[in-house]
Amino acid sequence: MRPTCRTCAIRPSAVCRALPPEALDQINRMSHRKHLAAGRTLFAAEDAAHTVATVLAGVAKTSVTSADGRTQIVGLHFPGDFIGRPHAAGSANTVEAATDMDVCLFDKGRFEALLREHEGLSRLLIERMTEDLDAAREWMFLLGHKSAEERLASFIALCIDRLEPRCGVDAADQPASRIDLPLSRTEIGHFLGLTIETVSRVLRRLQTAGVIEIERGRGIRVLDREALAATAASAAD
Amino acid sequence: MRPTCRTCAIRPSAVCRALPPEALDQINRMSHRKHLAAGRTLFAAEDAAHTVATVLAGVAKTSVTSADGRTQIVGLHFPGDFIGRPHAAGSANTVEAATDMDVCLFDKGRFEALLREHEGLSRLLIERMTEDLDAAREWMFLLGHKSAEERLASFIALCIDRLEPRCGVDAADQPASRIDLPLSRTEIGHFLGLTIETVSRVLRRLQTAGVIEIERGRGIRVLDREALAATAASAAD
DNA sequence: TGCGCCGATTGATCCCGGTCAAACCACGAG
DNA sequence: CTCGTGGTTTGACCGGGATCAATCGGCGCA
Repeated sequence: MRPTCRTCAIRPSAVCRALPPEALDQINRMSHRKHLAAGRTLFAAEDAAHTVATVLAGVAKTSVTSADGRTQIVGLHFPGDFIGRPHAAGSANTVEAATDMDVCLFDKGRFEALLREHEGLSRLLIERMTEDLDAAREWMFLLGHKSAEERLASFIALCIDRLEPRCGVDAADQPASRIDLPLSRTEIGHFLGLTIETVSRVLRRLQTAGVIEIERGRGIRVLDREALAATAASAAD
Repeated sequence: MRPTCRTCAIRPSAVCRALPPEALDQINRMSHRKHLAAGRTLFAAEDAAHTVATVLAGVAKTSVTSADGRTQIVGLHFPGDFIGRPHAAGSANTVEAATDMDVCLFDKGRFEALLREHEGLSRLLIERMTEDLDAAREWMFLLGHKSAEERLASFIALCIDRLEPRCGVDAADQPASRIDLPLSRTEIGHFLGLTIETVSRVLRRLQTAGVIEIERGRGIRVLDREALAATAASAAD
């Protein structure tokens, strides 16, 4: 059976939750799901101009690349996150799948119509954009002032926070948790403003310190949450 | 005569322009203007919780400071800009006047009511937040990858762009333009992720290169717009 | 089983910008 | 006029992370 908005697992955490139940069939008809393999482009340069999306599974990245090839990842998008620029033109930034992912796509014009009809959706979108802005600003602090070690710890803490399967219990004091990092070493470098070599070295250093354990590939296990948080801190918040 | 929304000079560039003329008296009654001396706090830590504002004149800065004293300026707010977090809690960031300034204050709850009544205001706010997010992301690129020289050039270009008095003509090919930088050397350092010493040295270097001319205090004159743009680039956009 | 490829790791060296320290320069108060 | 103060400039030195370069390791493929 084709999945619908009524059965959508991430709706409670997506902007769609602002829509009344009776509108679900309507938005179900105007949206469609799509699977993207890691590395595929979600929005190419200018054509965020006519689509918006919600992340169902996997992780996307938004990046800025300069004429001379330098790249900065300026945002990660986790399940439940909204991606798109309603009421705005497309930007030069590109959005790509960092991992294999599923997205739910809307025509931008129709989504804007929904915004007009449902004040609650506007409200929720504004909330989400405020969160995005806060995240961007926290990252500005990281890029402007944190050391390589603090950056890696912050990144891992972020990933744990957004990706670790929640088992109902407050996860703060679970002994160890493991996830797959959603980015390659190169991408981590692009996100943290570091080179791939530094990323590699610092991860090793954190492992030697007993804070994390690096598995083959992208797997990582956090052995000491407190030490990780302490390293990440410098209390950016 | 007390200035009113009807005669407000910056209304065409503020979010208020989304409101119909017949609502002007209403918002005039629910807003009030305030003068702030440079350095004064507009929103202290948590109490962006109950006020929002529009910048009438001068420049404000939003900054993040960590427990150990490191500071990052994460946003500048120029005349016409909107400041505040409707539909969201206050943040740990503080907003202060970088220069002497005038602001127009609204109670947050009342502003949220306006958002509910006027769909166009929501729309314009969303546009503004998109711009803020774009600006933050451009700055992330700057902080992550640009050299000290590129950073200073980008900053000066930004200030020129937002502060230079526009005389109707397209200013791109005016020979030289002068402005007062809205930030002290220390603040520039905090905005660019550099130390005050580096800021000073690089400004000197740009002057020696004939790109700018530094006046006493905060005054600065751009002698070669193209060279400035070229130095700033690395084409972050 | 061997080869080629690509990302990750590790090492050696370099350099930009940070750090420490010392003037310098108005400006205001006594 | 002198002193103090706060922001700025300049110099000497240092170090974290970039750069350059070599090696490794898993995986697909012949």
